[in-house]
Amino acid sequence: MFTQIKAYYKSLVPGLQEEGWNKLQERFTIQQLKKGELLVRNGEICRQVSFINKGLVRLFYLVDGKEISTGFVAENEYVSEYESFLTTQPSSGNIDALEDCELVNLSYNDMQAMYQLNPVFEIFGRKIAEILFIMISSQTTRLLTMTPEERYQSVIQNHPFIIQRVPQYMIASFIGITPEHLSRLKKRGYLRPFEPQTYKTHRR
Amino acid sequence: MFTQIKAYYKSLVPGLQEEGWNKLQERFTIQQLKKGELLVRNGEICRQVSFINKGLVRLFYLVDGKEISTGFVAENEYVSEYESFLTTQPSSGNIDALEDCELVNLSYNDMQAMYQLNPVFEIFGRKIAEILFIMISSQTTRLLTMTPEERYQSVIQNHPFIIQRVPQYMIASFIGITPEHLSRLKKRGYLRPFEPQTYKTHRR
DNA sequence: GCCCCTCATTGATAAATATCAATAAAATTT
DNA sequence: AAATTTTATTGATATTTATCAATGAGGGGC
Repeated sequence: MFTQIKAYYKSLVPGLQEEGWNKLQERFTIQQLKKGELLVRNGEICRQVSFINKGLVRLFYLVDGKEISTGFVAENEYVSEYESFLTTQPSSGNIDALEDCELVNLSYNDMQAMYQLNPVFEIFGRKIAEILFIMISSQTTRLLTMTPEERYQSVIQNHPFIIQRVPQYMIASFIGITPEHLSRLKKRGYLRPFEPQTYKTHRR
Repeated sequence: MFTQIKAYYKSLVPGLQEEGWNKLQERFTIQQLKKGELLVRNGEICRQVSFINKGLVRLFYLVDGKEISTGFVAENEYVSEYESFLTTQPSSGNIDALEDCELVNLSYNDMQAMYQLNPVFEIFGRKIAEILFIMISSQTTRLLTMTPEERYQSVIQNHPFIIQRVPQYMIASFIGITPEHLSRLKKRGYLRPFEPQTYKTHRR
């Protein structure tokens, strides 16, 4: 149940001791989220970070009644409406499940308690913030420095799982264009279509 | 010389002890940066974070020979090509000085050493990463959910110093449009021009 | 004062992108 | 398999934004 998240923590801090891990583990709670359900609703404070054991979620905003997707997170990553979580202010965005999910939640209060208990957990908080920073920062850079075509290519190269598992109209808003326009860009042929990798068994 | 940065650290971690502060302070180095000079050059690894005592810097990318500004940082904030700093990989962006600057630098190695010395410094690393995350994250949200007009208004409201101290053509690329277009948007009048605040002396 | 130099504006035009409406295709449910 | 829902494509058109070229305005140094 916690094997994936344990591996994740160990990869962040190889020196994590069993005792510390056990203390942490006690505070985890498992949450099942059905496809279509909301994990975070705009206006509410996001009070946990969620490690995704299984499934796929989406971060999005509601603007003029339209959904604008700003991120996708799948297995073995942390997701949160992190700004709301950090500031304990109401979230302006939403998170919903694009697939049935199993989440390992850690609440804000428990996280603070862990910081108090042992400063080694500060390392996790720092590393998670750093990882999230790098992700979001490259997203901003893409939006400012690339054309929509290039941004789509970049999604194909850097996050192929998105192409495979997320509807195209959500990807369109993620790269900052309309679904119709993305459809036409693909048709133009400047964008080679995504080809699922076929791995041949390696024999000798 | 370190009064501003000390206040900054204290605001992040009120419980910082004098002894810890002194250890940290020993590792700071002061750097003067003249207007126009580069703090970080694309292709080089960014090896420090810089607290700005005085002045104003800009983060930007070179794309097709054109500069695209992605951020502006002024006094009493930290600046770094943070992705490069964290990953010790060559930076794809640049940082230059828009005004003469005085910086308080802390190198990557010294920062790691401080983490080792006392885990309390992990808190700074975490908080700085969190602050940077919130900044960049709201920038991404703006780019995806707002029109250029709204983004400009948002800059006026949230970062008025940018309007006052940064050339308009740099702001244009920051909000994702051309200088000509920004000029026209302002002319259209949908955007009230920025009015510097006039504070009347308060008498009784 | 005048001269640079940088920056901002304006005009004409082209290109990119959005919108709206319809249809087609794909996936899911019954 | 049929029906229903969701998602993707296509066409016609409008809007937004970029590009290129020229002009204008302002500030700092001499």
